[in-house]
Amino acid sequence: MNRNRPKFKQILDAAVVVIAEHGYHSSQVSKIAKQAGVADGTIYLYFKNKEDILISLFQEKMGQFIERIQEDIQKEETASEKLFFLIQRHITFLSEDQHLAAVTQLELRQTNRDIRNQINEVLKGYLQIIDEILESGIESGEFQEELDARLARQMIFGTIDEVVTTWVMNEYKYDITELIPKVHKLLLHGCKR
Amino acid sequence: MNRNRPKFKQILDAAVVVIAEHGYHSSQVSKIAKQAGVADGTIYLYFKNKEDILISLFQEKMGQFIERIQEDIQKEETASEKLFFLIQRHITFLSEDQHLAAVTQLELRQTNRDIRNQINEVLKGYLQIIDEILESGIESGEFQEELDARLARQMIFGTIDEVVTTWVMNEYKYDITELIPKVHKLLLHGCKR
Amino acid sequence: MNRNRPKFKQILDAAVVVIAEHGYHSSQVSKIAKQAGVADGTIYLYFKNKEDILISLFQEKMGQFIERIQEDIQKEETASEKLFFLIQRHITFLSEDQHLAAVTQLELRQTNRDIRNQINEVLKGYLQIIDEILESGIESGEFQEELDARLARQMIFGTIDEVVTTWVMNEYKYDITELIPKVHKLLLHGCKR
Amino acid sequence: MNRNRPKFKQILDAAVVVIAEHGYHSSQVSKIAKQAGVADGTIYLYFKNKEDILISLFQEKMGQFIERIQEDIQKEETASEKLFFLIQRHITFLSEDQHLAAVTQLELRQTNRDIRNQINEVLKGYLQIIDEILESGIESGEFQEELDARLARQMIFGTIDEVVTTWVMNEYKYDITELIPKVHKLLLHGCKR
DNA sequence: CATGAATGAGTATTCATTCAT
DNA sequence: AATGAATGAATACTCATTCAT
Repeated sequence: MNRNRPKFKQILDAAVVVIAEHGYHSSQVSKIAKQAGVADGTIYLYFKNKEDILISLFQEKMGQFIERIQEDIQKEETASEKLFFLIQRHITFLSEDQHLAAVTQLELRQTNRDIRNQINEVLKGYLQIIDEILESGIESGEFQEELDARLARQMIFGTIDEVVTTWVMNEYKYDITELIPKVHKLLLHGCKR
Repeated sequence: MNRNRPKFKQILDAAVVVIAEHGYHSSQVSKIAKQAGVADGTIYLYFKNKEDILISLFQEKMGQFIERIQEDIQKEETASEKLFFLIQRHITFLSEDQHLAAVTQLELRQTNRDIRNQINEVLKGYLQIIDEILESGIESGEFQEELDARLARQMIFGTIDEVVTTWVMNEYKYDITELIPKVHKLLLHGCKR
Repeated sequence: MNRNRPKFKQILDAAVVVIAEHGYHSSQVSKIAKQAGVADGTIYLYFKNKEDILISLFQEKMGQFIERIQEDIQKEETASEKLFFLIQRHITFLSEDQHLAAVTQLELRQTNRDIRNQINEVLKGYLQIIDEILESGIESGEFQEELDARLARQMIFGTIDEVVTTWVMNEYKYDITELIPKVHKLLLHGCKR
Repeated sequence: MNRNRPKFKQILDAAVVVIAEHGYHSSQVSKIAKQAGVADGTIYLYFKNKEDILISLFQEKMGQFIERIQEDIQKEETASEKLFFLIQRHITFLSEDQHLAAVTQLELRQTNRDIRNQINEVLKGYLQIIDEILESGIESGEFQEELDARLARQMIFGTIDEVVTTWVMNEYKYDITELIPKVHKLLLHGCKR
């Protein structure tokens, strides 16, 4: 089950395409295998079961995305800039891969609680970044002192998530990256003094 | 398929309990029928198919909830008060029926796009209420003139939804109604001048 | 279960129409009831079960047809005339009611062995008429002395049945009554000296 | 869906046995699978659905039977001999496999029109053979010049079919092969000058 | 006699997973 | 490592029949 062998990524990429195209419930293992160019049984050399494909998919795609943000966000100075950076990266990342966006915003949610719990584990890293932005903002005086960090975090994540989901459900018919400064302004206004 | 006969509501109530308890994918029609105290076949005298139970469930429970808000919110004067009223009703409504909360926040989303689209139709009424609050606030000068109504709406809905979902995923272990004033303050701050 | 009450015939007529139109397997009791203008439950005041509708249908429609032939055929003198009379009546009767023809030739055969056995009981009367024609023909010297009555009977019935079935399967697109003299000539030729 | 793999024939043979024994409507897929010694799901690797089993059954069993007749009948010289050959082969073939006879004469007819139409496609080859016999007989002067080929074909097929069906419905209680010369004589008499 | 709401037994089909090759 | 044929559990839905009114 080595994650570094080429077929591991090959299967995950196939899964994104198939699920985005046919929806989660019509994405049989055999369909993913065919798209990946491997035999059905080969899937099980790399993944414990079908759910594991989904979880690995999220871990792999979002995990590295989160890691890179964590590194790069250090370079931003003010909390406002950090918030802008987060929103920009998040929206830009998904705008560049509409298949992945459809999978994360719509299809991945059609799963049972177990999978969603594991997905939330991955998301924790992302939520921590938000928390760090909020802390730094409160500390520096940019944000309201009495800001409830947990609520503010839910507002930030909930808003960005809703913005992306709406874009996907509207079938990408407008340029979501144009919304980045507006979302930033809106959320910043909600946090700052 | 008369929605006024007692068994219609009886089956919907049973569906809420069963789905909340076992999750959507483990909620067989026969399980719902048993919980409702009717025969399996009786379900199909009131619902076209299993999906129709879910859609009707949302239409019935959320539909009347939205209608009542639409009426009562007129009594509130300022946009700030209207916003508070909306948040309070939304959170209170779901805090009073944890089964229903689990269904709307988690289980109902484990469905295919067709169902989601029908659910979104019901939600449109709710989003309109938010839009009206925003308009009245902008008009009265309470809110920023340059506020992007669509984005602000997504922020408000996205935040409340995320707050409730987080509460459900944490298994109701804190009193969510205590968050009402905080959520109000946060969102108001994001909108006002 | 009185066969003389008007609803008895009303239901049978409805059954012929519904079965001819939708085929046997799509002819639910409720559909027949609706066509007959009675409640589903009313069917069971006149018929033991669904199979009984079919059997009664055949008994009623074919039974009286056979009886009338039995009476009228006496008037014919020679075996050849009798045979002509039989063929003419059989083909004319079904050509006048295409719905009934579709039911007897196609739909009624899509049933299980029990029903077919009961149908065969009704047919025995018909086969007896054939036997009587054959006997009189052999006796009078019109037909071959060594004719195997059972086989000849199967030939006569099998041929007429096949002729009518072919006509129904070709959707009545030619005038079957024109075939009467030809069929008579063919079968007569097979039997006579 | 390869018709040459051994399980294909294995399943068809099992289907003949099960359907002959229990009747078409009591022959569940699982029953056929069990008889064939395969899992239920395996059926669907070889057949599109349950109906496809029936259609394939007829195509396979009757198709090759018809093909062989087509080849061998060339060796017969006179139309009378060809007719004898056809009757002999037809009756002998079904007399040797009573299960198959029950299926073709009784059970296969308990199906809907779609299946019947597909079965008729297979039968067309058989009817062509009859037509060729009739043509050669008319040409050689053995048969009546004015013979209506379509009617004569219906007589020949209808008679043989009725003879076999009667034998099956009488539960094989007499030796049907003894009827071969009699049927031949009867039908020949009907056709010849 | 007549109704029609309620019943509940019965079954074809899918598809994740395995394992002999 | 890779294959893909074989497995078999699991379930929504229909419709003939009943029976309280």
